[in-house]
Amino acid sequence: MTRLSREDIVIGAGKRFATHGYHGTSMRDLGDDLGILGSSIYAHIGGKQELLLAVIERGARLFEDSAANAVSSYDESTERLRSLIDGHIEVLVDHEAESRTFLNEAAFLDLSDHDRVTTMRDAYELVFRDTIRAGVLSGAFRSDVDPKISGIFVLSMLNATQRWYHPDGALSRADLVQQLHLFAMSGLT
Amino acid sequence: MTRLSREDIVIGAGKRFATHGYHGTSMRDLGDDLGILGSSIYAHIGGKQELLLAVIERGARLFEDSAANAVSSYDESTERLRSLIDGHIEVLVDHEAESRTFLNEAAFLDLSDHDRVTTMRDAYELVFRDTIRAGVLSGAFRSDVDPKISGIFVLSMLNATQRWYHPDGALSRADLVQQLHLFAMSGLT
DNA sequence: CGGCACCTAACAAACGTTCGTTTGTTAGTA
DNA sequence: TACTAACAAACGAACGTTTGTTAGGTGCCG
Repeated sequence: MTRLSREDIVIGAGKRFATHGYHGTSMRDLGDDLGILGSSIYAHIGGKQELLLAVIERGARLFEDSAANAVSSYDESTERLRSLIDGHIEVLVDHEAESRTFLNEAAFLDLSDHDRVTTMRDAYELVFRDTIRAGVLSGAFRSDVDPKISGIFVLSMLNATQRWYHPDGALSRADLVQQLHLFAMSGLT
Repeated sequence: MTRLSREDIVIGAGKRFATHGYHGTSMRDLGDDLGILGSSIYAHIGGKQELLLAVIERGARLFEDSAANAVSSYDESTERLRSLIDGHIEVLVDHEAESRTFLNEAAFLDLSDHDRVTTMRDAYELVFRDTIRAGVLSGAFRSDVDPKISGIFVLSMLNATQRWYHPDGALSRADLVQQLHLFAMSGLT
């Protein structure tokens, strides 16, 4: 029964947006989840769009940080790719709401915000692509690999994880990462 | 200015649902696209939910038919997988609206319809899994491949295509299929 | 003539949002 | 420790609009 902060609101919104979608969520739904009235949310935030942006920017930053960590921690392409995969899954599993909203609801931002988020997403994908390109140049990966396409393929497998993987199931997170890395590597070497 | 049939309505709805989402589409939006009033749609269909179901069932049937065709046309695992990939991309590209709605909006069906569609989707994924399993048993694929997980990985790459591939771009559909098959095969052999 | 596509008009409910008020909490002062 | 002033969180009612849907009427085509 404690009082809520702006952060509490954004976290609650993320959960709703991730499961019911932006347009499938009303301010009153959100208020119900938080134990307050829908109108009370406006004490914390300017509007529904601002809320969506706040959630998605959180998600974007998580992926951004994960990539920066992989880049600063590993130089060798295979190791860096493994770290990228590991970090991506960590974000997906440990910050399910923000990452799912980032991946699935960004299209509902208004145009200028959508453009900004798309730029952040492109930068993230470029880290994968450049890692693969470096691996090709160093000889760690096959020379006929197309960094752009194979980068998309790897990220496709990673992002789809959100749609089927349940951390409490039989497959541990470490095993999932292992399988992903194995499959990706066999496509690259 | 010709008169519309029920099929025209369903096709129009598919396009809107695919781009704006089910909850992001109003009956009046849909009417605007079709050149009639939102209320006039009710001359063709019982309600919005029925419309969503009609679109998604179309999508489901397209994938179903594609899989049946691959199974009846090829016995050998590698060939059958190639046909499955080819058919999947064909559905995604030639029936963009229905397939995208099927992939992204099924969660907004009411429960019993959602269950039915999920069952159809599971059956489709099982064709991929069984194809891989058969390849493992026949020796066409590596013996340590997990059919379930690698099936999910392959389908992840295929489904994600919808999010980035544009048929009018530099990459031809045949080349895309080629790249997908290549990457999938190297993960399996 | 019958049937079907489409219209106009309207409905109740739900939507995002605003506003003035009440409440709980915090900080400063005596 | 008590009193007070200030602030921010939450309420509750109301707003104008949009929502999905219904009813009854009009005109075209077979």
